[in-house]
Amino acid sequence: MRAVTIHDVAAEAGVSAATASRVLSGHPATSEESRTRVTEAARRLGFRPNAQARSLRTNHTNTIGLLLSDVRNPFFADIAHNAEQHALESGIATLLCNANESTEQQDLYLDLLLSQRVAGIIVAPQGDGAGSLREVLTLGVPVVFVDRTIDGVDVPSVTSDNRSGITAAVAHLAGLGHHRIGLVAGPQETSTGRERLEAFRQAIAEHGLDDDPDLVHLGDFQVTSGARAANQLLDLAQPPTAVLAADSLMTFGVLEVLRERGIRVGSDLSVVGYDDVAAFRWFSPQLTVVAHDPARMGALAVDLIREVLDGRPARSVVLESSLVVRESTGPAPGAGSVPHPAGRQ
Amino acid sequence: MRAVTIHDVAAEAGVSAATASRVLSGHPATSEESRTRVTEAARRLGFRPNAQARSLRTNHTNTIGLLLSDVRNPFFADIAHNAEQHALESGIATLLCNANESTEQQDLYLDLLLSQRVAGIIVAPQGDGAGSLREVLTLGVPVVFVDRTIDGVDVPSVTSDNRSGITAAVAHLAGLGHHRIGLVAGPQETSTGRERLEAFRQAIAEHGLDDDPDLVHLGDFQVTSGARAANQLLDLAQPPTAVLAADSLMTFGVLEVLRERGIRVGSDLSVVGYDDVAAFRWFSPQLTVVAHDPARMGALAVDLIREVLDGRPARSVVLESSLVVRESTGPAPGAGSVPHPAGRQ
DNA sequence: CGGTTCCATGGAATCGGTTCCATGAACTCG
DNA sequence: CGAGTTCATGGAACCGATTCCATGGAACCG
Repeated sequence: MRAVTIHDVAAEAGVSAATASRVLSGHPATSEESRTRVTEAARRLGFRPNAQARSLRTNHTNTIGLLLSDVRNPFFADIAHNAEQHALESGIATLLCNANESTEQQDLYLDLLLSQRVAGIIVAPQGDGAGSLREVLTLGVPVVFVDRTIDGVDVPSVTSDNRSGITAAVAHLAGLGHHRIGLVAGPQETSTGRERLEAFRQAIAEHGLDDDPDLVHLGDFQVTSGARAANQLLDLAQPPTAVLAADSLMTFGVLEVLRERGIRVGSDLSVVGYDDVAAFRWFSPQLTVVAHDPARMGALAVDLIREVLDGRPARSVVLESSLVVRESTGPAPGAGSVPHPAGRQ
Repeated sequence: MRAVTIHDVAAEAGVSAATASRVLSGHPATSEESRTRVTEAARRLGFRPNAQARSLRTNHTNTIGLLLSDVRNPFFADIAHNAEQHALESGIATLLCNANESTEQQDLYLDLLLSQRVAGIIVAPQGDGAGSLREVLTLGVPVVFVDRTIDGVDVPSVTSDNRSGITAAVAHLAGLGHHRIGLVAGPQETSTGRERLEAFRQAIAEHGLDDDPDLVHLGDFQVTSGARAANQLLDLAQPPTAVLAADSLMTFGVLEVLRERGIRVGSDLSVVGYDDVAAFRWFSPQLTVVAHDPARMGALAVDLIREVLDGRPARSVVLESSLVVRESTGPAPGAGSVPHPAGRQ
């Protein structure tokens, strides 16, 4: 079963393949006559240009690679959906690649994307920029970092401001009288993990709160590490009165442990989650979270790729992140009367 | 910046392109000598075969299309992740396509996938099988349906048994003394929506429960339609004592309304959700759900595509679905003492 | 030692588009 | 009316891999 080629269309229209090609790709040097005949013939035969053949000749594809950690994480799912929809608007197809937080699999996928000669790669990078990633950059394939960056690697990126949200969260908790705040930090191999931890440490210092190293646990952005961290925090001789988690999955892990232990969120223990995942809004009590905007990140990443492809100067974007106060944060137990956080000063 | 071609490798190794190609694709007619020289040269130059050129010549690609409704739905995210990982194991790249429950966008994507000459298409189909879908099938591109099917379209598929879960759920609720069970049904344009509704009606009849038409609301598999349905059900003169929703997003919508209205899940109103989404387990009380296995569905869909590609006979798979009883279902209010559902019997 | 077989090899054709270049018809203008 | 210009057109080259086919050297056998 051979597919319809441009030669078939040309024959049907009674013109040469060259003319058929010109008509179908909108080249101006075509007569009204051939335009109608070719268009008609293409429609009749159901002609679909072979993307491989076209790419081979023109040396550019209508495909981009989207290399994320895991689409089962709602944060990345949001990025993926919006990137893909935005790409489709420009007729660009999206190759989905889940690296699963594994540098080996990231390299495997980068190789595959290079073989596919994708027009650009959007990646939430893993590791230190060694391996295939360095090679991709020297090859000149347009790359845009999304969510994360890598130190010393100069690539346009779309990230969230990882500091402001954490700073606001600590200020909010300090205002509620909390002195011992636990942090379930992200892996220090990622820029987001590092920046959020650093912002936390700085905010703790600024507010003069306990900076007990036992209050900080390094997780891996997965549910189980959040649960493990929560257990360790709660088992401390002096447990924290508030907990902050550095991504949505670890937040889920924390909440799971609190439920198992019968600890009431918001009153017994204040919790600040990360990412304004829809599921958090259905949680009871509704979660106070650090919110950012994965949907815009996905769309913007595609924009940046297209700008680089068009030869426009590369730019990076840092999106706002902010604290959304809901019901999971309350006054520190035993802290006495504290002014309402939303009250004056 | 020109990429390394097989001619560069051949020159570096001091052989012809033909020999280089044979070595690199494992053709037996090669000498030990050229094998080492070519392999070495390819490694030195960082040669990556151009997938376009290869596909053009061999007339088959290492790419499949994955055409789903929306990866932000955790059910589809699970399918997407597992399909993609399973495809990667065979060196197959996955094009992600979200149709957003729109037949037009599905057609748009099918056209794009045909242009890309994908080796196969995994699709959770929309609509009645008219439009591009019919054309794709006549063209002979391997297609596998996942999750949903289309009546009268004979295509291998991986689906869940939509009846058994619903049947078990109604039996469970009937055993708890519920007589008025509300259903938030899925759209009747989808096979899953139809089958789940039909199974519900049949189970209601078998158990002799109220089959008041007001107890069934048609939703669209989105959160807001679940919320709308819940409001309408609760506003009935005689509201149901239990509610069953036909997918996870509509389940979320129902839960949202119950929280707003201060209705306690499990005691005031029993709720059975659909899909064993992780978020349901972190919900309090833990949700009783109809569970099936999107992860296996994704992996199996890729297997079926590969079997068709290998010329093996097309087969379809129906996966089990089952009721997982947790805490969101309890005895019907005012139904008197009822034997515990897990008790002897 | 001559003829046959075996086998690695390179040249060239091929896949399906795009694009350079030469051609010839139509048209313009002095 | 002739020279110059414009413009649509088709032939052919090309992109980078694979593969058919012819070739020649080595091995083998009678």
